[in-house]
Amino acid sequence: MANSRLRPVSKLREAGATAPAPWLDTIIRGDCVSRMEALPAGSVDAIFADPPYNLQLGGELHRPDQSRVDAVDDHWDQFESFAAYDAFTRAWLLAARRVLKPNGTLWVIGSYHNIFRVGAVMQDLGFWILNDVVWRKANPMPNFRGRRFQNAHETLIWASRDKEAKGYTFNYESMKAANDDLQMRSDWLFPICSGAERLKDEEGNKAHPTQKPEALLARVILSSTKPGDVVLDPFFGTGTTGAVAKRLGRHFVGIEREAAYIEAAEARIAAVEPLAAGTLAAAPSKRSEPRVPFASLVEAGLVQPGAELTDARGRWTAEVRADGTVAVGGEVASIHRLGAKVQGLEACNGWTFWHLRSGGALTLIDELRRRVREELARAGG
Amino acid sequence: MANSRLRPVSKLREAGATAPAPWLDTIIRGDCVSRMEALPAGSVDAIFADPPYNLQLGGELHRPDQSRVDAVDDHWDQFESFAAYDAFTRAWLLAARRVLKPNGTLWVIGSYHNIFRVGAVMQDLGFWILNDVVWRKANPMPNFRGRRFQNAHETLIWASRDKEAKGYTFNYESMKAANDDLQMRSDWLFPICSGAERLKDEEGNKAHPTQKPEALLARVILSSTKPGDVVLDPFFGTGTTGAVAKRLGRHFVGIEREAAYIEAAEARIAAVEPLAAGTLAAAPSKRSEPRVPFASLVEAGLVQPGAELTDARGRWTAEVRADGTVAVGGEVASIHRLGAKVQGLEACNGWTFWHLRSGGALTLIDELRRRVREELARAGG
DNA sequence: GGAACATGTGAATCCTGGA
DNA sequence: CTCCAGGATTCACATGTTC
Repeated sequence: MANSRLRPVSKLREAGATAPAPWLDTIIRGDCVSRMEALPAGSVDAIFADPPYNLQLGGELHRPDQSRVDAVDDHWDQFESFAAYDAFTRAWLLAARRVLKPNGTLWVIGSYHNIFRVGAVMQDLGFWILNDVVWRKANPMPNFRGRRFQNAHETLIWASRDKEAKGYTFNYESMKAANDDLQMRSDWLFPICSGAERLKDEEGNKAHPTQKPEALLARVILSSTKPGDVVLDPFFGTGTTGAVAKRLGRHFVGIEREAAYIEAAEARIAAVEPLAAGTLAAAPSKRSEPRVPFASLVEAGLVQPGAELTDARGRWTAEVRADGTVAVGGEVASIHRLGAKVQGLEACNGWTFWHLRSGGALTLIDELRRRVREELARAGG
Repeated sequence: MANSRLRPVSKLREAGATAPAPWLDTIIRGDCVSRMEALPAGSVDAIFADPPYNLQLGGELHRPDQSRVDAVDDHWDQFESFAAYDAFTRAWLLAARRVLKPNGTLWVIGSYHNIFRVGAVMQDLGFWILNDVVWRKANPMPNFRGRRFQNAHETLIWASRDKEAKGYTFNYESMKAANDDLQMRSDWLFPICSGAERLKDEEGNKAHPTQKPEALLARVILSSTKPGDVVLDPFFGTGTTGAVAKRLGRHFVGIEREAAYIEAAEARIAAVEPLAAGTLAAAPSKRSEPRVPFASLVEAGLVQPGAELTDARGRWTAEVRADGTVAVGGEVASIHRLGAKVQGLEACNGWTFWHLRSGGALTLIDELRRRVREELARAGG
């Protein structure tokens, strides 16, 4: 069955964990609102949503009750359709918010036809925008009439569930390391999905009108999820989110109404080979390294009580005490507080400020901390 | 008086036309809603609006060197709630719509804090969005805490008064000519306003916290207005819109509440020399080689996660990871850091150090980057 | 005089774990 | 929950100072 065929990353779960939910790594057929409502609350780590862009393009739009909104173009009905689109947006965003973990994040992609309405509703519902991100298309369709600028980008909104949610995943170091050691910006350049990547039906026509490039999804998933996380896509289409999630060692859940899209997505995802687990973990960050109190350096004998610490230029000197505090004049405090104090600053990272004089050379105490951490890693694994 | 001093382009009006309105090329002091309501309906060709962004900043923010970021905490950017901001937005957009000519267009600039709400209200009021345009900042402020993507762009919305308005001005040919004979795209690259262009007060502090670059306004005005047109700015600030409009042979009308901003704007605009009528062509757009993250090579499939990179002599080998970092032994870092590490150097250009082994041959990854750039080159700077 | 170095700054919704 | 404190975090320019 599709379920077992499409569950490639379940082996990533820890031994002894409970059985994975049956909906993991599957495509659920139906309306995304009711289907999300049927999932457990707080059960997914991230959501990527590519909702219908709007009715003005003649695309289909359904109200939450599944009735179809008629295409309209006069003024009153235009308001009607905006209101209907807002109601639809509100309904799926509410359901998405419920199924998201407290520290989960939501991505939505759209164009100027719909993204402003989506963003406003997101804010109204309590989502907290972290970034808006621009997908700059390397090869956008030209504007044929010459009456506007070439529409060369789409907009993504990245948001946490609440303003207060500070524990969301952002793989800052991965993004920075991959970008020539510069912070990843909010404007991303990718080609549109074409060529061999673009799914075709039997007649050679594109299987889905708005298939997104896998590179875009890869950036999204690599930046804001961890291996083994669950990524939900309520507008699954032909399954780009699922294919990329599987390749990157994440679980996926897809919701889609159209049987033809589901069929194409299942075949596509089944053909995806997950990457080896070793190539997947996010780049290490200092934040995730174990805490080492300065006292540990004293206890380990790397720094003797009574030793002198100085800053790089030797402008200030502090004396190390047996309990891991340091002293300047009568002042006794932590390496951080005292570093701030002598410089007249609010804060200071003592690890990267103070040096130990040994012989003629200065050794940054952060280097000594690194050695302690190496010892700890050898001992504890 | 300021009125006559600031009316430099009145000579552009056709011979035999009635006397120019007294508010042309002046700055009107007061609240923009009531002041726009006092202007004749259908009297301006274009509106550029840079409304308060409603930033909702929390506490203070410090750079890694502990210096304090000078935040926009002005009273005019404070709103009670999203509802209050929406009411404000609705009020000024309604007044703007009334004063706009039937074929006039409106530009609004904002960030993710406010632009979604503004765009939704614009659609609700009947404005018809022609494009959203992204101002990519060449030198944006970094994200200092490493918790989000660098916020490197702002968004502009360009809209006609009605869906039915087909006669709006869009200088397609001059935009195309300014862009190496390619259609002007919806993503524009400009530096932020700094250096000599940035207005300072007597003490040398910035005169306005959010002064926009003249190059941005020039692109806006050159693309969507004709010489002699009237450009209204309801949030005039220190008058960038007025200065650029005057220089480009357009009339302006500014509305501003703060006397200090008006004073600075009047002096600034008085010093502007209008360009000769024949020279009002669009400035060429800047182009530069796009930065290609190493991750893009992985995302593009040119380098597979798990692939091995070696230096030219095959002395060291590194494994490519899915997020665009590379690993040697337990060490995970960027191509540059790891290249430096294995050689025992301070720094290393990973692009010209690492090679991909494919078959028996070695390919420098810089060559792969060149291929990606060729693909992306059509995108422009 | 010019190169090298030091300092300042920009629309910013910018930390986290333990007691 | 709050409070407290450890300690992690920046890019492109412009301007000023030193050698």
